[in-house]
Amino acid sequence: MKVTISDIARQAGVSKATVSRVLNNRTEGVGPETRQRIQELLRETGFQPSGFARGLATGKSASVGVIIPDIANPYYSMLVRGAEDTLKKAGYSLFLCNSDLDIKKEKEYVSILIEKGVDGVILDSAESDCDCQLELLEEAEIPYILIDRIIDDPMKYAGVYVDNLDGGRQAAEFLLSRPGSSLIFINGPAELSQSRLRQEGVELAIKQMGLPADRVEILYGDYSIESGRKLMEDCLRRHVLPGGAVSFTGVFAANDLMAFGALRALREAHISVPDQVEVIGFDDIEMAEMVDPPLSTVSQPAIEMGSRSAAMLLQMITGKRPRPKTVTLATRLILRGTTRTPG
Amino acid sequence: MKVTISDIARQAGVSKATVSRVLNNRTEGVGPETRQRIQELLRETGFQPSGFARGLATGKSASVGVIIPDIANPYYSMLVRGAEDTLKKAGYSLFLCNSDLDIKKEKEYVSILIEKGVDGVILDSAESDCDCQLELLEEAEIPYILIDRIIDDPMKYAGVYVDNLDGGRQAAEFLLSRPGSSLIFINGPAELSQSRLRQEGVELAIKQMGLPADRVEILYGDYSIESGRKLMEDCLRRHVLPGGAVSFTGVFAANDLMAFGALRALREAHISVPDQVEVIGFDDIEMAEMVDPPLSTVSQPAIEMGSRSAAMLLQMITGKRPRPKTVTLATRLILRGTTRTPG
DNA sequence: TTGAAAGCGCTAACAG
DNA sequence: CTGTTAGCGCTTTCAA
Repeated sequence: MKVTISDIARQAGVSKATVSRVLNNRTEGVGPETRQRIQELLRETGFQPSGFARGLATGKSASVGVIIPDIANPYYSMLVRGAEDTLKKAGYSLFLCNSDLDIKKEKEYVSILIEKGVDGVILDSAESDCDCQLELLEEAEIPYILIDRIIDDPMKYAGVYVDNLDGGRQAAEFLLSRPGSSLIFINGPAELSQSRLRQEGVELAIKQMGLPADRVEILYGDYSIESGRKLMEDCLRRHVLPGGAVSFTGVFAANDLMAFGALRALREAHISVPDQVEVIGFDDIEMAEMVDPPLSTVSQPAIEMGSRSAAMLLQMITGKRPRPKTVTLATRLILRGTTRTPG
Repeated sequence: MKVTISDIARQAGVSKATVSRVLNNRTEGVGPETRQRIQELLRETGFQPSGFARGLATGKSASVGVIIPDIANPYYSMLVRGAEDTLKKAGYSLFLCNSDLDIKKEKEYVSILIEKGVDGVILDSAESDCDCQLELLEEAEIPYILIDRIIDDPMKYAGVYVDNLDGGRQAAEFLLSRPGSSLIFINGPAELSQSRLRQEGVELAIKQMGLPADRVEILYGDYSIESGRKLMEDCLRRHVLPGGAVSFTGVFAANDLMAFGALRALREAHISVPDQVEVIGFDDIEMAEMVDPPLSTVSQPAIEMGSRSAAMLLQMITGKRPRPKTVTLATRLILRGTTRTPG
């Protein structure tokens, strides 16, 4: 913040305009030796252009905002990592915002990001009646990508999605394929379209298999380890029969963290996994593979979601804003130690 | 980015200066009814001030940079979360930078952050011969906080530290207190002062207990789950005796992730934890408690480190830059299922 | 190939 | 209590 473009200009005996040209690598408009001289000066003086000034003049900031529920959740960490890597490659920086799934915080962050002059935002959004955050973005004409959150008209928004419905279906189908099986589904927050879709998947499996609807009990958690544990503890209170037997055979949790919590509760109740109860999570975070028994889960390509959304956003920022596009990535059931071998 | 302070001024029939005054909540210098009128206008028009313009005029950005090795590591996620929360409360935003412990990337990021005009940076730094990132920061006169990285003169830098030496000592002492015990220490990267200190702690324990130095074998990993696993697999190749017995009794890993990896290797080799081998990690990430058996570990208050460093940084930014201060937070050995009961 | 000059939107003296 | 006037550091026509 010390040496400015004017200093360089003066020392080089040229105008600011010329310095600006070499600063921005404009091929035309600067003689080779002039360029050389200026470049040396820039180097020697350790010149750092002011982002403020540049931003004010160009209206661009080379930065984007990423709003997620909570960076402490490994799934989002990976997503953010994916985004950051591809943004960095393109010369963009990343503002990190944790919304805690709170629409108010989210709106606040959008406001702040607009003030900061971000060129775009990636939004793994809370959902609610008001889409006021989006309105702010629209008004400011800032491109944004929605992650895995459907808001009415899917063609109107750009976004990257994961096939939640099919993920839910796969898990439920596996768990319910056992004779005499019944399922506890620990879903995420009921307001999320994500949750709705996974639930639809579960219901689809039931229908396809011709099973009665009461073969599955649905609970709603908040994606934290604690909530998975609590919910499962309650559940066990209701479902453990006098002889120590359990009246359900499978647990499907809407994320791995809640699955871990459920496993913990199961373990403490001395219920054997996968012999008495099979468990499937969702996300496939790194830890899923490391616990004992390793967690079977529906994998969701977090890093790729981050990098894809960043790439799409960059395209919207630099390109002519092609029509909003939507990408849906596949989910895949990964069988590990918390499920028995199929069949 | 549409309606500006001039628009407001014109519509309110006042000067930009006046609008600026109410914008910044200056108590003096604006009549109550003028203020009222302007505030309404601001509301109605949905006015968003330009951070660029403000930054250019004031030299402040209300944003700070946070450079960490990798947000995908839960320890850093928590640290960042702690920092973000306290920064947000103070009205600051956060640029997230992943260095991968690469000094070159780190320096690059520092440069970028300076261009962005950050008011300060929190640096969980790679270490190397060159402290060139710090020089850049000094030159730009941007306050910064070092996290758990000692660079020669501790009084010269502001930082928050964790008592690594004592953490290492506690873990080693526990593991070596068993009769006939010997220890594998999976340390972090050898270049980090963090690693050196933990190693010193281990060595201190040995000395204090009057044990021969060869009771501990030291390996160096990179903090990833994979490296913990690989290292332990190699180790087992060397240390599993013909009868299936193992020639070491304890494993101390410099972070929980590597401990998980080691546990995995141990499990696959059918070595019982904690009966044959006891394991202690470092960090106490949330997952430590959830695995089976729950991981004994040296806890390190990640969230608090983040919030403390943010708070200190804010003080340096707003205050008169009091003499650089150093805070060292305690580590604590938490005994869970991967160790046997003491004694 | 270069330079002059006007601005980007806001703040901050200094006057009135 | 309010307005005037300069900038902050850079980009960008438009001329030369």
